Amino acid sequence: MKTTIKQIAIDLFYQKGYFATSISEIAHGCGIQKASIYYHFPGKEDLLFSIMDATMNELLSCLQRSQDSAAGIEARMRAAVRSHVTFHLEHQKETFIASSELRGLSSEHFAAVVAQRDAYERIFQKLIGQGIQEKVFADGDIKILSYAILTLCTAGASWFRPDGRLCVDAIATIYENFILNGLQQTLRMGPMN
Amino acid sequence: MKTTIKQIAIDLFYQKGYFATSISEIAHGCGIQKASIYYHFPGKEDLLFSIMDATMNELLSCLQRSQDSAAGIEARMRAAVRSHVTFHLEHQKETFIASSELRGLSSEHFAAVVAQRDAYERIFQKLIGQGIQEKVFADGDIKILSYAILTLCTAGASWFRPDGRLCVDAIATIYENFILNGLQQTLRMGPMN
DNA sequence: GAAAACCTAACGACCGGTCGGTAAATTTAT
DNA sequence: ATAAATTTACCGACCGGTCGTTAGGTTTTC
Repeated sequence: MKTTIKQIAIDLFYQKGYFATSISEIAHGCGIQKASIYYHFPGKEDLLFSIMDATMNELLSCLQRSQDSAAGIEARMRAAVRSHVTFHLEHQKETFIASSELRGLSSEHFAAVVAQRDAYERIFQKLIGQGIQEKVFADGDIKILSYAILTLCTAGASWFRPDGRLCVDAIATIYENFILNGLQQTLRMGPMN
Repeated sequence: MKTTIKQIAIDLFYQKGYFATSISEIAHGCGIQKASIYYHFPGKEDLLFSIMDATMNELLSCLQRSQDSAAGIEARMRAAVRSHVTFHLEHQKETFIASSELRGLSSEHFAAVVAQRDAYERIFQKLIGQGIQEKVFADGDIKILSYAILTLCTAGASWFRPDGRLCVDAIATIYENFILNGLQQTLRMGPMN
């Protein structure tokens, strides 16, 4: 039942937003009374945090796994971007909640999720920095570029429709090429390779 | 006072979110009683719509103005991106609200704002399509690319700090180059120009 | 003196959360 | 093996508080 509550909450938080979703709505979706929710979760905010925390953990471990099988900075960045895009599209609801409902968290839980997010961002920033150092990527502001890359894909989760025209893989490919080209801008000026 | 209410509401909606902001908080920020808000606005939702509607109108006219002084598809796209980024950073609060609080609108107002957003998107899609046709941009999915470009800059409004390390113009330049390089991907494969 | 701007006071609805209680399942003791 | 004790999972009723909104009276402005 605990997992059912979590799933229903994900659906409703995604659909209506955290503040606009009431405990009784979640309970109704589970077929139980709202008091019963409090047997499984201490409160509404803990339910939200539980969703976010699990999502961020999965997101991070997914990224780390993607780096295992990639050699070279370009391949690693491509793998990272593809992992990021794919995860966000395949876990659309959870990642949307995780990126848009931070305000619903208590300050302690907020800090915890932000710490996870920062650790995630740092991996990308390290890749960008290394790519610039190796002259594979054009020189540029690492933080701004990392924000650009990450928000680009995060935002993808807000318009993506699973039954839409393009599948996850196709979108991942488009984004992968778009971003890699954005990063490798010096190559435009150089000779053919 | 009507403009004061609007400005305070923008500040609070940006800071705490629409649902988490109460009418009495807005009134308190204005130095009046909450009942007095209803002399100026029919209700809370109308206040939100009023903010969004004005923002979308300004955003659109700003984009149109940017196109007047640009000749050629690349220059037009650069001008469009720069207009988009600049507006979002200079009207950070309003654009953040306009892109994140759509769920707070009634269905009629929702449709109105979405229509404005769609008209705005269509301008970018037309530019991309024309650029592809003229072989200035690489072939690609127009809708996906337009979403990528727009959300990229929209998301910029969520992390930008006016007193931060980089000024609006610097960020606009980074984004402009990043996006244009992402679009012109075929040039990578070609000879020097 | 009239219209505009604002006030006090209150309403009904709903919210997150708590309470005492209960039926069924599980564990423990004999 | 079986009776007692405990835990699990849930319910219905309710509480204090807040919300958006309204009615009606009062002050300010021109």
